Amino acid sequence: MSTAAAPPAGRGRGRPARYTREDLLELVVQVFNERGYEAASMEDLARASGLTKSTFYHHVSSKEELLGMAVDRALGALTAVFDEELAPATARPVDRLQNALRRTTEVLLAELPYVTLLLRVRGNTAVERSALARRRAFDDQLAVLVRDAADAGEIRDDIDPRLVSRLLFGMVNSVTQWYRPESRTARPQIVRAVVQLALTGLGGAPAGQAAAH
Amino acid sequence: MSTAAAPPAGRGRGRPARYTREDLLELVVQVFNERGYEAASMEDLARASGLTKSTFYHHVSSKEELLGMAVDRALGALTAVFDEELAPATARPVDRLQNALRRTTEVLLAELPYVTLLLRVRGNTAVERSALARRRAFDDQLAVLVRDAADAGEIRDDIDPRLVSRLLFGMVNSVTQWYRPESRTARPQIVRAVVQLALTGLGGAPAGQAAAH
DNA sequence: GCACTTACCGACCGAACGGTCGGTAAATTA
DNA sequence: TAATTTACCGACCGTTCGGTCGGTAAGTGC
Repeated sequence: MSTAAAPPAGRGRGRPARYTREDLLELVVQVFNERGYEAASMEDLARASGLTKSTFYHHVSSKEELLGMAVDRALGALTAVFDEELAPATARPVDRLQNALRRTTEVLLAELPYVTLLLRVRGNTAVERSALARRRAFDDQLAVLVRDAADAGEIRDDIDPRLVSRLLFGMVNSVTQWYRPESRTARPQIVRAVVQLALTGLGGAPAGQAAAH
Repeated sequence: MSTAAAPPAGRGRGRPARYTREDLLELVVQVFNERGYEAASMEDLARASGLTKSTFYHHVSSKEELLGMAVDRALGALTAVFDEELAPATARPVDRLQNALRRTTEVLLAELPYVTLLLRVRGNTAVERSALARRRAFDDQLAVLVRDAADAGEIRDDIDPRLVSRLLFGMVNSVTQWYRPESRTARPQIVRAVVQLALTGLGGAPAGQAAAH
């Protein structure tokens, strides 16, 4: 998927481009995550692409556009989790919640740099505020899953569902802060750990039984 | 040069200061967290204090120094968790781990702005890299607690202890991303939720039983 | 060949950055 | 009162920022 020096896909007239926009975005997001969005200068981004700043501007229109493209990709991948079946209404709420935990973790790992950048957005510009709003809507959808499972008596009800949602998906999101693709920790192992810790915590599961207390 | 550098707390001569350094730091850290450290200009920080930029520089020496003071405070409060007894060696490892979860969450809430800033440090400067190193050492101490509990057979052993540590304390740290002091969610409620979710997950505890699987 | 399109670059711009400096006003001590 | 110390400020400095511009080289289609 992530080939560094891809052949320039030679259609079109004029001189062939060194990178596609997607390749460029991947390089750029990496620099954003290493240095931080604000701290990364357009000079840094251009140099990471092997271009001069002015040539770089020939391919992209602004720094903020790059941020927008990156967070759009992250948000698109995340919200797609809800567009999937996600076990529509047939499954028990607790199963839908478990699926959401698993799928969001998988998406986070698959789109790691983009999700990482999204989770660091502060809200200084219009693009960032829009991303924050979309992210909040996504979080709200997740919270509904938790509340449904609590209302159905399928998970513990002694903690505010909103609080449960924030903590569990906060745990999921925290993966961006340490996971590196070249790490030895395999992705399925991480996904399994997240789901198991979320369901049964440190104690582990005795069997498939969700106590309603 | 005649006197020995009038101590800041020591009521010197001259015009009385509007703020103590601690007050100033609190305001500054708030702006750092709102705008992001890199995006916050010294002009912003000064204005938040009701001072001009040049006057502001009369009280602090540099932007980086402010960051250093803030992360020092966060790291000091966090590492103090280990300097406390933390149920020294008398308690079972799982109890020490539970205490660490509870205490780190409490410290995070008590020193919220400083810990928030610490958790966002990237490593662009010497001060930031030093903070990252100290934070890593702290995380390593937490990981040891998890490993000890796993070795003692007091928590599940089907997940890599290091992974468990990252996920659980990632959950703790995620509180910085949504908690606001004026929120209606009381701090003890959050602390309890963190500990309970960590111990027993969504299923909840039937009784005092730490299954060894 | 030529026209056209595109990739590329050096030089540059105004604005904002972190930080400095010379000087003034106010409070304290003597 | 005078001396001293500190808080405070307007003006400024060198650098870097995001972004622009005019022009050139290299491919493609005719």
